[in-house]
Amino acid sequence: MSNRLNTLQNKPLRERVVETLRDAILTGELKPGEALVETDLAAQLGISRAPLREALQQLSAEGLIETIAYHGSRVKELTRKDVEELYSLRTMYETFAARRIIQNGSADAAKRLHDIYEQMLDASNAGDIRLLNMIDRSFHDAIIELSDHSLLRFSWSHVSLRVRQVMALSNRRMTSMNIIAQNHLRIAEAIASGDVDLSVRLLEEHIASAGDLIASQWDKRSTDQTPS
Amino acid sequence: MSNRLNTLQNKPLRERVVETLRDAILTGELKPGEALVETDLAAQLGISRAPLREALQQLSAEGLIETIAYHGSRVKELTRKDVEELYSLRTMYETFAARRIIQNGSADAAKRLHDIYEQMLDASNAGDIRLLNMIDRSFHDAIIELSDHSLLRFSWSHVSLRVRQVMALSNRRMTSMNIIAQNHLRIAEAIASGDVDLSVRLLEEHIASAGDLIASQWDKRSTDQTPS
DNA sequence: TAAGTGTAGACTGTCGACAACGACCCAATA
DNA sequence: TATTGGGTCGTTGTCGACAGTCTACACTTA
Repeated sequence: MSNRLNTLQNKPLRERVVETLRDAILTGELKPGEALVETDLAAQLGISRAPLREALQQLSAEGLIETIAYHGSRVKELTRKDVEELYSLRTMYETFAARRIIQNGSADAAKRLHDIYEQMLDASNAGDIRLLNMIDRSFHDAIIELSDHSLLRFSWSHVSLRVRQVMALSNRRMTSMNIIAQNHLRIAEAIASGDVDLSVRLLEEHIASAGDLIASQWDKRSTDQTPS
Repeated sequence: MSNRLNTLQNKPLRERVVETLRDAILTGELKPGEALVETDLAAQLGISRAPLREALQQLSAEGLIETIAYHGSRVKELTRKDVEELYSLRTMYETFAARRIIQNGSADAAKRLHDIYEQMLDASNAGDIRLLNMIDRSFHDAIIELSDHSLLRFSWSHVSLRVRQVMALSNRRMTSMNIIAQNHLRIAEAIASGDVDLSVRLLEEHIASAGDLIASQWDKRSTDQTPS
């Protein structure tokens, strides 16, 4: 049988709740420090507390919220040190992945990264900053993916989520979109050429500079982006 | 008031269940592939399914069990590739931590590692292999701890748990206990001397060689260590 | 006033029962 | 013989109610 039909999935309530809340946190709709009261949330979502609690636990495991027994949950605070740690760990993950990609030496990997760069260029030319961000994410996801390391992928997912949160909360000033695209081209080419040291250096520069910029402005960012 | 009394903690049921099950998995009492049926487990522990389910979810987040919606949970299988991934990621974490320790350059760190080495030596001389293992764990935990990186600590805890599981399941042949202790001394000294490259190299050798040994024998290990 | 002691209220933790789901078997159908 | 449909059973998902815990604040007592 040809599978032209998408399997229509039947997700447990818990998972849909996770997605809803996660999205709210990642977009900054739910702000760091905000308390999540089970009774209220459950009522708001029109469900019972059981699946909600399970959802909260998962978010807690993902590091997005913080739960203290008998005291409830709240969206985790994001200090400047957290941001620095996040980007330093992220750098480590990506350089590690790049090393593995080069060691495994697949030509597909190089092509895949270059393809994403070209999408990036299109988005940049079209001036679509939202799309550019999405493609940027997929570029870095691809590096992890191509390293063929499932445990790394698992660990990455946590870091990656929180990076998204940081991006949503920081009122960053974008570098020129074309410069961003060019940076990724250089990284893709370095990996394609098999030059470990260069790849690592470019990644470190690329990620660390973004992280430093965000971290340096972290404490003086405006925190009232979504006036309720 | 003098606090001669230990604070008696009041853990939720869920957490005690997590500890019980985690322990069972880490010691190999619950074996990879084994199904965890909620109804049975809850009855066995004499509790309701709600806290048990929450415990299972946490174990799932820790990567110790695998849960498929509507199909239940089972202890995660540990393939040879998993072992290799585990040790490669572990190496990355520890070398990253060592770099940070050296950069931060605290003398306390050096002393702390050396102290642990001396405990190790005592255990080695006493021939207490179980104690030696515990101290070995604390040495590597200390490296992570001393790097002063809470996100790293968080990520480490997952990897560290699964490493323990691997150790429990592998019927490894111990290298001489004294050699192990000596390895750690060299690492501690390299970190103390501030030599990044040497520290990284020693750590990579130390961890990778242990990982390679276990991985190479993984498929032919005996799986009937705890005849029920 | 200050230290300690009882509330009351809001919240989280746990329970038992029921609903929903998926694997399996077996008969009916062509 | 191969496919369909329906039913059963073991299991997971969800619910509403109740028990347990913590905080805050009024209340004693000196």
